[in-house]
Amino acid sequence: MDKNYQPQAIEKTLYQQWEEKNYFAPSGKGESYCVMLPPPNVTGTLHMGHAFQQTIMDAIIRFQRMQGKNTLWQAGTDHAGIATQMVVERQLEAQGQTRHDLGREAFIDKVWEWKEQSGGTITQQMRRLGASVDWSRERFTMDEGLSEAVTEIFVKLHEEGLIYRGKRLVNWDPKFHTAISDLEVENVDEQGSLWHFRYPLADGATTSEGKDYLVVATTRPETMLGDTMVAVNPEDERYTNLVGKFVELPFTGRRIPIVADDYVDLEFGTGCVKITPAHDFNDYEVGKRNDSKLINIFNHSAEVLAAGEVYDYNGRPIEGESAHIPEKFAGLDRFEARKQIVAEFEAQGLLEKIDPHALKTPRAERGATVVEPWLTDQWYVATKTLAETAIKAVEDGDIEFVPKQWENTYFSWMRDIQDWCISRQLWWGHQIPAWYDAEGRVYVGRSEEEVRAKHNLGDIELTRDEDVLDTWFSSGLWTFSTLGWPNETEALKTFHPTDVLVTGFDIIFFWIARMIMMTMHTIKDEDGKPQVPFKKVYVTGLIRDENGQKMSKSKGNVIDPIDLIDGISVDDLVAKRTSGMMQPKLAAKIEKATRKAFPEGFAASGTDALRFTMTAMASNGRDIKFDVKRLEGYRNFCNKLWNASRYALMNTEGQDCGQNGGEVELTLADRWITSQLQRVTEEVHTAFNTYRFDIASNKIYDFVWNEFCSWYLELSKPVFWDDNAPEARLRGTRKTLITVLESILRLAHPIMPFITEEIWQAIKPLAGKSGESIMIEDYPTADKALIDESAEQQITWVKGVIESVRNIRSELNVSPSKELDVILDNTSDSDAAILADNEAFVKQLAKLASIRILPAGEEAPMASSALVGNMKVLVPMAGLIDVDAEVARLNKELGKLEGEIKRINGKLGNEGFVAKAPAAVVEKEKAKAADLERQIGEINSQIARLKKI
RNA sequence: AGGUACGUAGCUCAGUUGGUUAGAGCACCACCUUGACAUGGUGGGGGUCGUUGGUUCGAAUCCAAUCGUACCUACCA
Repeated sequence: MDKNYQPQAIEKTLYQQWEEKNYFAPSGKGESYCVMLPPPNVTGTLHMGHAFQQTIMDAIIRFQRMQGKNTLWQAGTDHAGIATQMVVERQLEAQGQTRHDLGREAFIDKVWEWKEQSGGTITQQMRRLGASVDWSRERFTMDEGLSEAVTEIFVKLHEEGLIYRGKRLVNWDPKFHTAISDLEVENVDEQGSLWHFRYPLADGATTSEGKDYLVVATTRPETMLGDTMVAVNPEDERYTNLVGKFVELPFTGRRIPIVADDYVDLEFGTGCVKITPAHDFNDYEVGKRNDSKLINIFNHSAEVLAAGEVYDYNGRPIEGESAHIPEKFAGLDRFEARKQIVAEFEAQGLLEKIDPHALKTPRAERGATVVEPWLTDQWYVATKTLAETAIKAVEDGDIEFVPKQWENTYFSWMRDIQDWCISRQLWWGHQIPAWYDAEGRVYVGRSEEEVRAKHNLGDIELTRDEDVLDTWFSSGLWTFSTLGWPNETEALKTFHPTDVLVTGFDIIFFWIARMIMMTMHTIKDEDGKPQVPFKKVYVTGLIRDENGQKMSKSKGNVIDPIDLIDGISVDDLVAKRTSGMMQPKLAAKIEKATRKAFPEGFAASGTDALRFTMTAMASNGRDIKFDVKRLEGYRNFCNKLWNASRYALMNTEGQDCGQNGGEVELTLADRWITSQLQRVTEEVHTAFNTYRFDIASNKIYDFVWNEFCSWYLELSKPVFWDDNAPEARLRGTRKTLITVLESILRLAHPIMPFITEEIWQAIKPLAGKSGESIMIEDYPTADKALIDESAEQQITWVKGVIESVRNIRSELNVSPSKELDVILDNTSDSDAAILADNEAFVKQLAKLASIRILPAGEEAPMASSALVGNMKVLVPMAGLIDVDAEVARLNKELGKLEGEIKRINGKLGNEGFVAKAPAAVVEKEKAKAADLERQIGEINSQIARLKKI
């Protein structure tokens, strides 16, 4: 083994070996355990969130696999409809083409080309992370089997009346010309204006103040062309007399009614609201309640129509009716129309005022276009009944969220769920299996043939619906479609319901909730009970940058996990963060921030260190401010483990490690570390089983570094370096050293797969192991019989003596290389016995020339002293210790103890405490007080003695 | 506006059902190139647990209020 740990030298080859040997596939034996990978975007790249979640999934899967479960980690990718289509369209744009130039088929071919070209990136990156997914089962939402599942579900739900088509107001992206779901809309705080317009009253009516107009306020002046009424609150005395009367809607020649509706807030603005049912979700509802028509004034690019289209609330055009739009506005983009319309109001003296106004603008997540509520024909999933089952599953505990509080988020959304708009006006995706005849009648089926046959259509002309389904529709089927549904496969029987889903809270609605609904409706037990897609949902926090900001390309604060693994220079990092930016202006700022935060770039830390950092930070679903310092610390930990292993190897290789019989003598240290190993093993099990990966990591860290390395390895040295040590003792120490190390490796393997495998391969014969790989070895289990409390107590004594001497040495500036003679005073038989057994340990670790017990009758020399229990550890002062320094040291110690006793005496002096606290607690405090008093007494008399000199 | 988290050492974070001297890593100070490791060792300093009340014999922990931060949902004509 190399002197230093070099992850890059080991990781890639180990992964290849695992993959070649097919260790990732289910073993086919044992209880099944399944984790579904949330499918990343096929053309995407790995980001920190993936690294975090995949580390956790891999740790879970490896932990379960090593426990003999038949484990499947199902991998795959998602076609990411709009995102992928956008990328390809942008490429075309660069060549001066649009998708329409190519036509649908050729365009889709292009997308597939792009998928082939860049689709492998993320799966290759997952391999770098060590993800033990079964690649042989990798799926893609657009592949044949999954597409079949999508069609099947669509047809089934349609037959059941749970999928329907309707003309409704949807969130429309006027740039990409597609509907998007309300979840895909981001409401952004923006500064806008509130325009106050005068709408003249018709028929000579006047307000109570005698004005012949009403003032309405709006943030979207352009929509006035589609106004169908003005609403006031029924309680609003200012306007009661006007309800039922009309206003003359400017520019349009329309008279529109004044209606009363609770929706209107008396306090806000003027109390009069213009109602545009075809361009606002609230107005849509108000209009519906008040028998309004709908007037659409925009085309699909949100440009003003030549004449408004009039519909009824069934979505049918009203014969012969259209709404007048002045020619000067026709064809204008909505924002240009806004300017012109405001100008026109002003010109006609109808502009009352313009107030600045803070509002939330609905923007499409991608492209940031302002979303336009628009009246279109779309397909919907009726979610009410699906949601009821899905809610119950969580209420009944069939599905549990970790941490639990996310269940509230889930419930609050599910209990107020809206029908799900599933059609998208895109080309990339699953085309909707619906056909129309010349009269516009719709037929749904698995294929055109099936539709024709089923409805006896003969060979009349049919055209297929051009739209595709929302990507989340196909990912909503993920847990069962990937296992082979609609076929009744063995995999489906074995692995469904799956065990745990690991994902971010940001897709609870998008994905988790929909997956639960779709799955429970589709997959049933033999007795007809709906199957849940997974039993647990482990919700992770978000990985944020060093300032707690979300990482995003546009902010230039993204960290590529691969760069942490391989390292990157600051120049390359800056180049990466500033390339291909939407706003090149920001480049200088990003460069400055990057150079300040990471002046040296990132050192290569290796996958294991990164994974360890991820798990160590994974407490209770909290967001993680990623701290490179933490990563460095865990890289050092890897190095520590590496070097401890080198030490073990140096002392065992080619030697008898007691695996083949032979007498074995176990030292106190051997019994102690073995005992501690059982405890840590138990704790790690509990931590994994309760999804506390941070606890698991920290327990392993602490055991390896602070017990195994700091104490056990040091305690093994006196044995190995003792030329006179009996063979049985050497054999016992070698055996303990190597078996504890081997257990540590297995214990840590789910978190740090590479380093543990590399070391394990080097030491396995010494530990009597012959398996091919650590990843298919058994996970350690705790053996309670090996817990040795007596050894633990004795080690506490040994450590106590050693630490006392070290403290004296350091505080009194005695050189670490100076060998000391130490005397123990006031010893018990037990002290003497422990010393007799462990003298070599104490002498070695405290660097002593000698240690002896003060014989009865012998006067203790002047010495620096410390207490271990009742026993005094004396370091004689002759020639090396200065009295003032020792007095100072003792006073410091005294100060601590006095602070403590004061606190305890305060408690004990409190009648309430003595009377009401549990007796055991009171006793404990009393015992503590007595012990402290004794120590204080000892120290005081020691100080008095010193002062006499 | 409603909701959910969070606020603990200079920094990043732990702290189970109220009872330990409130912990870890990094950073800091001093000493140490000892035969696994300077990506190291030894010793040490550092926190009135956001604030204010309350419940309790006892509060980082429970309750209320308050300030601050983040996110979510809804609304904003």
